[in-house]
Amino acid sequence: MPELPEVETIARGVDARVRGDRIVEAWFSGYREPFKTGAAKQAKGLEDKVFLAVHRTGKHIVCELGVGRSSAAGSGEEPTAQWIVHLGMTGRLLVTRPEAPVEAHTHARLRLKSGREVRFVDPRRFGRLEYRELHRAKAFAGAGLEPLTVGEEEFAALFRGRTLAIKAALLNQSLLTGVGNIYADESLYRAGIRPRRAAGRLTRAELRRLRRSLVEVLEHAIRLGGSSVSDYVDAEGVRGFFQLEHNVYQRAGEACRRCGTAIRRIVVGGRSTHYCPVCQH
DNA sequence: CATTTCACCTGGTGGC
DNA sequence: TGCCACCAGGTGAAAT
Repeated sequence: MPELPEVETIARGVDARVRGDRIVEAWFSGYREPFKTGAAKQAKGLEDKVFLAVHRTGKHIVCELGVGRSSAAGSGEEPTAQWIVHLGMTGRLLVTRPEAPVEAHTHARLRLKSGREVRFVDPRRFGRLEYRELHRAKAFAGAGLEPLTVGEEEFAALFRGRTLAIKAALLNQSLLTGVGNIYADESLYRAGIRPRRAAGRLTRAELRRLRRSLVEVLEHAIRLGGSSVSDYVDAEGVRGFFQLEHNVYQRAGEACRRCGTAIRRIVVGGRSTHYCPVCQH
């Protein structure tokens, strides 16, 4: 489901609701070992930990956990563990009242001292949960570079010599982390670049435009709370509004907002791809 | 190695 | 109403 702006929105929402709160009890469905860390081990590790902070890395939500001994919980305490949540296509991380009805496909429930509950719901089960003890493992870091902070030079270097389509390159999480299908299409439209162009053949000017467009599109989407085409709901249960401003994504056959030409849908790297044949070259 | 394809899942939609 | 094909914001393993 969610790409960088949605994950950022969710992480901020969850952070605001759970920071300083203590996990009293953790429950996991046992549908398989869905998680990078086994359910029993994960539950055991999470219980009695305090949420120090929740933030985003790429498309991952990273919860920093500690023992909570500081007088003011969450103020400067060093995390001893991390709970890492990837939402896959349909995952949601909700903070609810405990009496809220438990939805189908709820795979994790963390009961908090405040009485609230954190729930992970994921019908398609593409999501992943991981628990890390920081004295045993390194802190989580995405494989690729963060699109919001990558420099012009580093950005250009990612694509040098590559023959694959620029759209496929944008989706490769080991190059850039956080870009998914919506924002790849939207940023290529904004930059005026066709999705099938070979990544290594883009000119310096095009690479400059692409990086700038990507940052602008992502930041604008974050301001609007992300996109909700079908089932994205943020931590507060409020839907994002960026989908109202999509220029090409899921607009096949509709008029380009700039030139009026019908938006085309093609498949690139196995993913549905949308572009304007006149505005993009 | 780089690149492409496909399996992993459930649910919604639209055609017949 | 039912059945079926196709689609979906992601990834990682297998094939090429």
